[in-house]
Amino acid sequence: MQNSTITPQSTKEQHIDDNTTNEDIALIAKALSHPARIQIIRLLLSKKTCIGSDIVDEVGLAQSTISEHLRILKASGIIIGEITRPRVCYSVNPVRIRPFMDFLDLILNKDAETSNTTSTCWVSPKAKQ
Amino acid sequence: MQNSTITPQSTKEQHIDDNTTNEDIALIAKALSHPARIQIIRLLLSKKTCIGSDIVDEVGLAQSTISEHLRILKASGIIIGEITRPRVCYSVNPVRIRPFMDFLDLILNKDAETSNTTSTCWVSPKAKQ
DNA sequence: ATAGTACATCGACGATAAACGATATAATCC
DNA sequence: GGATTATATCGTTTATCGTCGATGTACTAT
Repeated sequence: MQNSTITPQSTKEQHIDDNTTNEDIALIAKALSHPARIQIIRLLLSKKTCIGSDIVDEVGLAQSTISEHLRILKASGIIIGEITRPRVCYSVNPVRIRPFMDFLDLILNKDAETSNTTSTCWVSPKAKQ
Repeated sequence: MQNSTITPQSTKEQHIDDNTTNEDIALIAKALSHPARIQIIRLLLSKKTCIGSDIVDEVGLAQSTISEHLRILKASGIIIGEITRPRVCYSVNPVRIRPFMDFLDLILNKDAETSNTTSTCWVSPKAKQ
């Protein structure tokens, strides 16, 4: 079932679709918040796909620890594990990154938008008095 | 004050340099890994800048908790706090987001690159035998 | 000088995360 | 069947995170 873009602010193509919740963004960020997991992603990108035991050798942590990192990445949807017993071939799934990228784009675009306005500090009426 | 910021577009086919460490990426991600902090960033983006007490009212957590979240965001460089005693005006600093974006771009670009190749699973010579 | 405002810091606590070794599962090879 | 390989899960320990109330600091206004 597709929603049909009847959002109140209808056509404003600069405004990136902003319906991703704070929790969704934070969950993706949390999956990316460990150096070993970044290393794993970079490894997968460099080889396109890779089995777990090679990741263990490359990263140098215990097999159970790597398995846990892979589980976290898999749970977030950032990577996919294709089972070909007894191996699992992992690869990066860029789809889940998109909404996160869109959020970061908001930050960078806001920068350009702000550069020609005086950036005065907004203060609520309540706090001003 | 026309600052010469690089326009966010047109970074499609240029080769992104990859010298950011896994730790750097993970630290930025960690700063973004909590819903309250995403909410704070969105709030700052919507108002361009904002004082802390208004953030407390908006988010609905204790003042000390918000202060801690602001400290984490400030420590990561994602936001800047301009002190005008007794207030602090917070605003988003997009500069620190850039290397993080570049990393995510690697993921998305790799996707396009992979789409016309057979994504076979890479297996180390050692594991193959 | 006193009171009020805005923010930071401290200490405590429960919850979650990270790491490991040991063990379990499931397929393959001999 | 028994050994090997690849991965997942369990249990435990240690570290970090998130939250709060209480308190401290620094400026402003009366």
